[in-house]
Formats: sequence, C-alpha cells, structure tokens
Amino acid sequence: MSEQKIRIILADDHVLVRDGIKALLEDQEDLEVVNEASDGLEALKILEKKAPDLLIVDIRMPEMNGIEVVRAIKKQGLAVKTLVLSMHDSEEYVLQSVEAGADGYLLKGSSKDEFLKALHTVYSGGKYFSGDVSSILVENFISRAKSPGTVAEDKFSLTKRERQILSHVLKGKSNKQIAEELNISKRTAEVHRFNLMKKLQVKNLIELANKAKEYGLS
Amino acid sequence: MSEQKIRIILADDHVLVRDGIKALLEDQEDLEVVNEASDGLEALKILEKKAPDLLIVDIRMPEMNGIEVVRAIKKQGLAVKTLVLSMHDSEEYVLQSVEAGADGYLLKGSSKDEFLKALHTVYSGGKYFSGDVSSILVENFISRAKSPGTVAEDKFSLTKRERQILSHVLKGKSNKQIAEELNISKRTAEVHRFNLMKKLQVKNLIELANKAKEYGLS
DNA sequence: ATTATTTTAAGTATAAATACTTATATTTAC
DNA sequence: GTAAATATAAGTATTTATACTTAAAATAAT
Repeated sequence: MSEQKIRIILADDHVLVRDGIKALLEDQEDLEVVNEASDGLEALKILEKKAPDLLIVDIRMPEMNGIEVVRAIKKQGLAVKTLVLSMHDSEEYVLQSVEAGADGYLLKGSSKDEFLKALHTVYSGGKYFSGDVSSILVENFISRAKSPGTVAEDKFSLTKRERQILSHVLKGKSNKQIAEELNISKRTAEVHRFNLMKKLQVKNLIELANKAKEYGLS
Repeated sequence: MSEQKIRIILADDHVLVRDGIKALLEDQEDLEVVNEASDGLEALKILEKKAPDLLIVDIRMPEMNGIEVVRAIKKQGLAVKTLVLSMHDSEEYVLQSVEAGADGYLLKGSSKDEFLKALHTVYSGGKYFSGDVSSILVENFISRAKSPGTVAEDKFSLTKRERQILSHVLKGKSNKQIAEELNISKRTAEVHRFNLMKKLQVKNLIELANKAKEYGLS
C-alpha cells in the first residue's frame, strides 16, 4: 500500500542547500525528489508538466519568489501541496504565505524531524506552521476578526511610479538625480518619495532600506 | 586502509541547512559528522575537545562568525582543516577568509559534487576555492604584490567612537539626536559621521546601510 | 615623557530632505 | 463618459546633511 512515494519538487536558488535537502529527503523511503528548480519561474514550468504531490519552495528566489509561485499555483488550481521554507521569520512573509494559500511554512531553523513531520502533514491534507510562526498567525487572526480585510494588504499599494522612485531611492539617488533621470521636476520626485515613505510607514532612509529589503521591494 | 573516516564538525545556525548537509555527507561512506554547532563560540568549544579532521563553517553565525572561528583556530594552532561556506560571494569575505587561514571557500551555490571535491582536497592538505572565488583571489594577489599589506585591512579601522556613532546612524538617528544621546555637540557628531563614511568609502546612507550589513558592523 | 591618535567642536557655504498644502493634467476604471 | 486615482509640480518654512578646514583638549601607546 505504501508503494508509491510522495513525489516532491524542490525550489531553491542555492544548489548546495538543494542538494542537502534532497539528501535528507531521499534518506526517507516514502519520499522522492522528482525535480528541482533554481528560480520561481522554472519551478512553475516544471510543476505544470510534472504534476508532483508536493512543492518545497524557498521564499527568496530570482525571477519569481516563493510566495508568488504559491499564489500562481492556487490561482491555476493545481493540485500540488505547498510547503514554504524561509530563512526569515518575518511576520509579513508568514501572512503573505498563508494568504497566498500555502499549506505549510517552515523556518530553516527547524529540525529535520520537524521538517519531515510538516511534509507528511501537508501531504495528507493538513496545514503545518512551525511553532514561532503559529503565534504570529494567532495574533493576526484576532486582529483580523476585529477589522477584516485589513491585514497583509497587497504589499503596500504603491503605485508604479512610486515603486520606480523607490528603486532609485534605494540606490542612494537624491531627489535631484531621480528627477533628472526620469525627466520630472525635483518637486515631483520629492512628493513621490514623501508619499511612499508614508505608505511604508518609515521615518528615515535606514528604515526604508530595511523594510524594502525585508519585503523584497526592489 | 580506508578504515577511518574523515571526522567532520558542522557549524551553521540553521538546523535545516545543517541537517541537509549532514544527510548529504553521510551518504558518503568515508565521511562522518561527529558534531554540530549552531554558532561560532560553540564550534570552537567543541573543536577543542573533539579534535576533528575538518570543520565546515558558515560565515554568518551568531556570537562569532565563521571567519573569526577560522582565525581563532589558526591562532591556537589547531590541526583541523577549515572549509568556509558562504551564501554571499562578497569579495571582502573571500579575502578575509583567506587571510584568516581558511583552507577552502565554497559558495552555497556550488553543487554537491563540487562540495565533496572541495572536502577531499582540503582534507588531503590542498586548498579549494570555487570558480568565481578564484578570480577574486587572482586579482587581489596582483594588486597586493604591488602594494603589500594593503588588502583587507582589519575591518575599516574605525575608532571606538566612530563605531558607536555608526550604530546610531544605522538606527536612523540624525546627528542632532546622536549628539543629544551622547552628550556631544551636533558638530562633533557630524564630523564622526563624515569621517566614518569616508573610511567605509560610501557616498550615502543607503550604501552605508548595505556595507554595514555586509560586513556585520553593528 | 613625548609622540601619536582620538575626540572634541567651531566656521562657512551649499545642497538636500522634511512637512505640508494646493492644484492641474492625465490615466484608468466602471 | 464620468468618477476616481495617479502623476505632475509649484509654494513656504524648517531642519538636516555635505564638504571641507582648522584646532584644542584628552587619551593611549612606546
């Protein structure tokens, strides 16, 4: 009865991490890594034709991040279960993953045993979130009940132009430089900068840099 | 003759990464992971009493980073070989590792095969640096020949006060705030800020934040 | 004890960012 | 096609940072 193995696809941009996890998984007789991907887009492509049981996906990847991959999967109604791995226990990531429809979320600080447990739980239709993560969920579940639709608002609802300005700001450009490069007035650049900092709720460049890095805003 | 295995200690703060690499290593019959550490200090302690053949160490770790561990090992004249793993192919890290006396340096983007090759090379007394890394070394070897003793100067030779100011700057404080908190004049704070940015060779806050993060300057 | 380094802090002038408000084109969406 | 959102940009006043130079105390090192 336990004849067919759980077919897994691994997506992580670090080969060594991938090889490590693969070795770890293949020590288990009921698991099988059928394919790997080194970025989000590749993962999606492989997924569509291989139709595995489970996808293990890292959040930070080039091209398309793990959360976006999960979102795409759910949107397309693919049957694959998803287990999100993360180096960072950023609250926002957790919430985004849940809302994207991830079946599980594990910190890389989790142990092998927890990893395998999560894997099986998710495979059999359950949800698995590592300890520290659960508390974040509980807290947000409560606050969400009070003011529905508020949490994890799609990123920060920056406009295209604001994102564009942001990316320049994050390169250390001054408003003047930005204005010159985009052929807009310095004042306009100022306004955009002002607005986006307000939206991101940061008071200075340092906080901006950190927040942007944390949420993967280019 | 190939009776005794290569005894390895693994140091990485992420349990899952550790478990993965361990699984990968223990698929090889000539290797054996005798112990693990989740931070630099722990690694050193274990090392001193276990005397393994080889230490695989991640750069970013709490308490004491990988490079510092390598440096301590060489200082104490321990016989263990060292293989440094890194997520980041930062030029500075590579150079620091070499100067600390590391026997090998591998990017986590390396494959399992390259990993094992590196391992064996280092164990048998050789040096191993993954492809992309070698070019960095070559370049710096040349420039060093011209002006010896210049490269990888111990951090950036910031003074204590400068480091202190830096940590405030990195919290997003203004010179005025810093001055108030440290009971110095605003002008003094300005000078320190100016000098430290010069020493770190950055032109703006963003670059400062990145550089500081990269080199682990608090 | 005497260099050397570090820390302190002032001056001067310029450039940039902050914290708004107001207001008009221009898109985009329903 | 009209409303809503976005992008544009000006005004005003204040605060901060930049880019130096100079120079005196205070500490640390040999």
